Amino acid sequence: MGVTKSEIFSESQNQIASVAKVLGHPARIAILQQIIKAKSCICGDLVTEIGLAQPTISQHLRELKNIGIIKGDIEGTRVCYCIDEEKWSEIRDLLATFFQQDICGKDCC
Amino acid sequence: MGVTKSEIFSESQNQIASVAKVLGHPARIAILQQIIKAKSCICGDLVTEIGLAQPTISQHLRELKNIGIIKGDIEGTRVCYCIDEEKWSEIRDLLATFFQQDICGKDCC
DNA sequence: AATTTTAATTGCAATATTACGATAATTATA
DNA sequence: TATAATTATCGTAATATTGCAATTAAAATT
Repeated sequence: MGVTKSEIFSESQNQIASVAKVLGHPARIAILQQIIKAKSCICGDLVTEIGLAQPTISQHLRELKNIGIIKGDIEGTRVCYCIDEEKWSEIRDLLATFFQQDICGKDCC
Repeated sequence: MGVTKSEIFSESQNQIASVAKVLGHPARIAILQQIIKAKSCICGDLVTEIGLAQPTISQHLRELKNIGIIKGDIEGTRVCYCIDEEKWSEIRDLLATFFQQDICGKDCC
């Protein structure tokens, strides 16, 4: 069917999954790294740096914006994208907490 | 097209993305949590607990096995799934390292 | 050996994702 | 105001993902 049955999972499970899903594409990882590396984070620069078409980059930027990990500031005809530090930390902690689960001795096989 | 242009990204970017992609579905998060919570990690139990059809669970288990985060031990007609502690830590560290990047002052917008 | 139990695989339908050309929208500049 | 520059949106093609019924595979039990 292609449609995820979100309703049978907990809010927390859906939240972790939806964040991970957005991180689950190399272009979006590359965009985040480029935004962090460069002080400038103009959409056009990302297009040049990453090597995907402008509409494709724009689409990935929108998905990153949807989970709030980046924000965009309109500067004339350009848009400056940057990390939302608060959300970045929130997502980092969300994943860290997931992985902090005690798995010792669960290696039963 | 639906096909990711992996060749234009670094190995590290592809690695992070492919791990995140597998974590990017609530059923797979639920499966991991259930395996950790229960000592028993029989496929059939996961079907009952999670409420998706057996082939669907089996498919998600295969994806989790593909990145090595779980392993399956055949016990007669049953299969006992469990966390691969080493790979679990490896993936935890991979994501933690990604999020450790210094973003201070990058909040330029 | 036949049956039962359990999980993997196959095949398929529905939907989602990825990528990009064309176009629209918006602001700056000539 | 017309043009240029930049980014978002629309439309579409190709591929991927999700989910399940039906079937197969393999081991245990009768």
